[in-house]
Amino acid sequence: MSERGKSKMVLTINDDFDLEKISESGQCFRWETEDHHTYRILAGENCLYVTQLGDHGYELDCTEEQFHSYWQNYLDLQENYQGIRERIDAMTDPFLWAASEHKKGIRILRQDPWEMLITFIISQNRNIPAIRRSVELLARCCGRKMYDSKGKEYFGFPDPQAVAALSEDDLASCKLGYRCRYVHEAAEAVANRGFDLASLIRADEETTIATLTTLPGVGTKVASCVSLFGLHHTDAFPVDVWMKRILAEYYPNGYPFEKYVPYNGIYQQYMFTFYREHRGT
DNA sequence: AGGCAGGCTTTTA
DNA sequence: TAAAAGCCTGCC
Repeated sequence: MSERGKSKMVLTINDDFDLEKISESGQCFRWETEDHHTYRILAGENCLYVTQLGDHGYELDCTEEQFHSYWQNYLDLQENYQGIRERIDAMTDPFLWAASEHKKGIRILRQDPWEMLITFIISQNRNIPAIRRSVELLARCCGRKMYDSKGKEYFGFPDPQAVAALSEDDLASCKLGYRCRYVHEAAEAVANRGFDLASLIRADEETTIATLTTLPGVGTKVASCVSLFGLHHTDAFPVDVWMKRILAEYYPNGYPFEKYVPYNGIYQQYMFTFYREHRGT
């Protein structure tokens, strides 16, 4: 996928799939668009252009082989999101139902756990434009320079060794502020101390959060985001200031977590993005 | 023990 | 100037 190619393929997606909603859901920070019609997606060291052709048709600038070996999984196209939505009962849970109707099309991308760990450490106390900027600066600082199918350059997300090798000044230049130390320590742990992110893919949720929060700068919220977006634990349930408001406002007697196993994280995405669009900044 | 105030870099609105 | 998909430290 690194070489310049002119491969294109057309794909039909009949399940829930909305590029704009996914892009704006706050789980990915390296999607770019100018017209909400064509998106350039960066993931790890890979790049994909996706263009919406019609209601269900999409053009992708990759080969069938690349699609089946990487992008199909990244976009979580094997999962049936319509079926997951239909488990929500409009009568007993009108807020979640409304959220899922408005945000139909969101999917939980299968992103790289290392990339999510660094991205969500960076995310704390920052808004989305600032997160995007710092991630891009980090990639430019120590990621590999690549060229997409249009000949336009991009920088792959750096591996743990590359980040661990950065000086304090290099990290500071990425505008990470007090998070510099957290990013450095996480890179050291993964690159040089055997911190095994991949083993967490099959770990239970309690173990996952407990293990991730041993890293400095990783609290329950950031760990939950890594679990949901990087390890694809669809029951991980990140609770930030917005989710706290939702829980207080719509679920004063408690949230029915058990009822929604194993899709709590997916439902959280519907509620979070819905509430922010209608009530937030 | 567990809860809470204050500080932290920088950007954004 | 406050708020931003928070976390850590110190204090009670």
